[in-house]
Amino acid sequence: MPKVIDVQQRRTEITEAATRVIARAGIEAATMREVAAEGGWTTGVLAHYFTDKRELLLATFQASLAQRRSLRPPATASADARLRSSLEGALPLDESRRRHWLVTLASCTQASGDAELATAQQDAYREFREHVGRLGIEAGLCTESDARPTAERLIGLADGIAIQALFDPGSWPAHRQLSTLHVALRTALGRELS
Amino acid sequence: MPKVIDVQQRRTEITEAATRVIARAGIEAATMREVAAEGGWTTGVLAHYFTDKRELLLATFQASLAQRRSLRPPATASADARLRSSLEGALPLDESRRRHWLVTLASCTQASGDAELATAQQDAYREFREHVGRLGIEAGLCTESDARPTAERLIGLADGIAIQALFDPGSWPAHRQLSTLHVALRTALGRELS
Amino acid sequence: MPKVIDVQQRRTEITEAATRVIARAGIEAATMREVAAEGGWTTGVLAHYFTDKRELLLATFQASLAQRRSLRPPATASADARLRSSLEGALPLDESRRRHWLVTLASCTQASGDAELATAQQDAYREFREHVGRLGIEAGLCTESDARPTAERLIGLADGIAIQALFDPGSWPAHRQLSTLHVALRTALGRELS
Amino acid sequence: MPKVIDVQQRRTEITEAATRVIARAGIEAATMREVAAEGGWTTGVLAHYFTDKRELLLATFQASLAQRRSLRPPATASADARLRSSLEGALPLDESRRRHWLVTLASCTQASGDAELATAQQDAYREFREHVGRLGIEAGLCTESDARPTAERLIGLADGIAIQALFDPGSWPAHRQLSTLHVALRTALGRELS
DNA sequence: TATGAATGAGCATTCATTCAT
DNA sequence: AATGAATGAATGCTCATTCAT
Repeated sequence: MPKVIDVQQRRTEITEAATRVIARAGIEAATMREVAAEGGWTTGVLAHYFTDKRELLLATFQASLAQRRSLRPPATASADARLRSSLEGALPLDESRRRHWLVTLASCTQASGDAELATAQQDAYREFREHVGRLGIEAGLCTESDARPTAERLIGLADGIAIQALFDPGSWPAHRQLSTLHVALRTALGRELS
Repeated sequence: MPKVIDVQQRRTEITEAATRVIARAGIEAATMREVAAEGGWTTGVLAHYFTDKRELLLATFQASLAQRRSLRPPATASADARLRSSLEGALPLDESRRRHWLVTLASCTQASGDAELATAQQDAYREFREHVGRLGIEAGLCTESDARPTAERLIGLADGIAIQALFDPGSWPAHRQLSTLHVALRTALGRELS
Repeated sequence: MPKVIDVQQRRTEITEAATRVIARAGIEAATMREVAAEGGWTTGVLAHYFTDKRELLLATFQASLAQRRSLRPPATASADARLRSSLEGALPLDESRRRHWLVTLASCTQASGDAELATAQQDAYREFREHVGRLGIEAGLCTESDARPTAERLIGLADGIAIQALFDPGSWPAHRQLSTLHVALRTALGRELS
Repeated sequence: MPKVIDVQQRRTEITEAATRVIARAGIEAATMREVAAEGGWTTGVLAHYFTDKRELLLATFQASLAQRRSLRPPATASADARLRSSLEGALPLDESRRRHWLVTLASCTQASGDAELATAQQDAYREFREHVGRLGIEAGLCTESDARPTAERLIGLADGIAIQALFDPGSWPAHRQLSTLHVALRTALGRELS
């Protein structure tokens, strides 16, 4: 019997290597050779876990899109806390989140010519919008009927800061991103998010 | 007598062709061949106007960054009008602006590994921030001392909408982008931008 | 108690799978993967029965060369019948024989650069030539001294039809191959092969 | 203005290099790199003249198929002479003709899985058959109505010798091929081909 | 200025083969 | 005996770039 390998975990290791390469040197540098070297594998290994480069990149993009939804606080926290945490999670506060944001931006350009990727991206965005909308209702910020525009406004506040932080990292250390978000939220909501 | 060619105009035609290719099929598809074909030239032509591919891409990225500042109303308009116009100009309201946004996102990922591009990008962002700050002062929204956070807040409102519109174009026709921006501005500023 | 496997039978199954692949898609398609897939094995299985690809192909070529001699009637039949049967057996009358002919043609090109294969091929041909010569003597068509040119002439008649049938199968259904061979034999021998 | 190249001649040079490689080491050895090296070119050159490997191989196969018809005597010669010359041209009498025969055999196996090649091969065969049929009529060997079976018989005599010569070159120097063909023709036709 | 032939490195991918299990 | 993960050297092909014309 051959060695037993956790296929899903290995796939994750590979997409994380790809994420590091893309964030470090751009999409063009994300060759099969470079991704393999980043993880210390030979190129043949990648072929075991992804049928081709397109599938590897798609999985990498989806992993980065999913990242935004993965650092949520437990459902036992208050609605306010969970909402604030979700929005803060959308900021490039550390190297890991910055990397996933950069990959997400790369995927956005790529999606223009790739219908499957475009759909995956749109679905991820809409799911996040609905998640924020539900938290908005729980937090008493809106009702079912105006959940969507409220979610769009809140996501816009976070994304607007995120983009600026990505364009000019020197001007946007983590604490400025957070304090700017908090001010914007207070202004937009008329109250503090506890 | 040799043919007289407007070098700068030809360079612009080429970067526009590159912009169309990148927006249509992603950075990886932006090969010298493909850009030349997009404009109906042979690849050799590009060599006359750009020393290599890197210079061509850099010029293309800078052209897209500059686009954001290029559609401003005349200085004779009111400060309110000029401010609103600058922020609206940052939205992907039509195909051209959408293309330049996609190129800008691509350049953002690329900039991680290219110091020259990173500097160009950061400079373009800071210049835009200062421009918006000055308009904010003129419009009476802030003073010299809080011009920067005000500009950041205003730019964040526009960019936050722009990003969502790029991720899910189906949800964000031009009129929704504009009305969402106007609502956000009114809330943030406490008054209408006339 | 380990599983008992008839090694020779398994080797034959494998070369038959290789024969089907080569006849279906050409020598280039006859990869270890493809041959294994054709027989429903994993590639590792092939390694147990052939040390490498070259040995597998050599065995496949030899099996096809041997096929020509394998469908002979019992020694109890008349010399005429056995001779006719040997020559008819050299025609691509059915899918199996057509496959082995195609593999044989492939091996012929391959043999140019492979001395071992060239020798095996030449030996198979000479053995067949001697076999046909002996039958010619038995059938009273020649004597020991002119057995070789007689065998060459008879084999030439069959091979000349076979090649045309392989090049243009649509023009050469089995019954045309047989009737053409019979006419040619009658003309060449001056009598019917009963 | 760039260097002017005779495209058709260069294509021919390339297919001839491919022919030498295939005849020397088999179809599998006919890689783009090897063909380029055979002709002293870089691999990139091949890309200028053939869109891909398949097109190069198809052109090579067709060139070999055409070779059989290319060494005909002038129309001023007698019908007998032209017929004999056409049939002799189908024998692997020298290295060049031997190479083209080996390529033709390789193409035959390849044609099983390539409809376009199969058609080209069949067309070449049928054209040759009609050519030989017409010469047979001119030579008074047959009439319009039995031209085809006559041509098939004559081609079969030549191909039957050719195949044996390809399988066992040591037994078949040029003069034996020719004398065997002449004997077979005399027997089949009942007279000498002058 | 413009062409397109040529270069040769680099790409994604497939291959035969090895080997621990 | 059989598996399938891993290797690393091909493969076909595309690329940016150069250069004689």
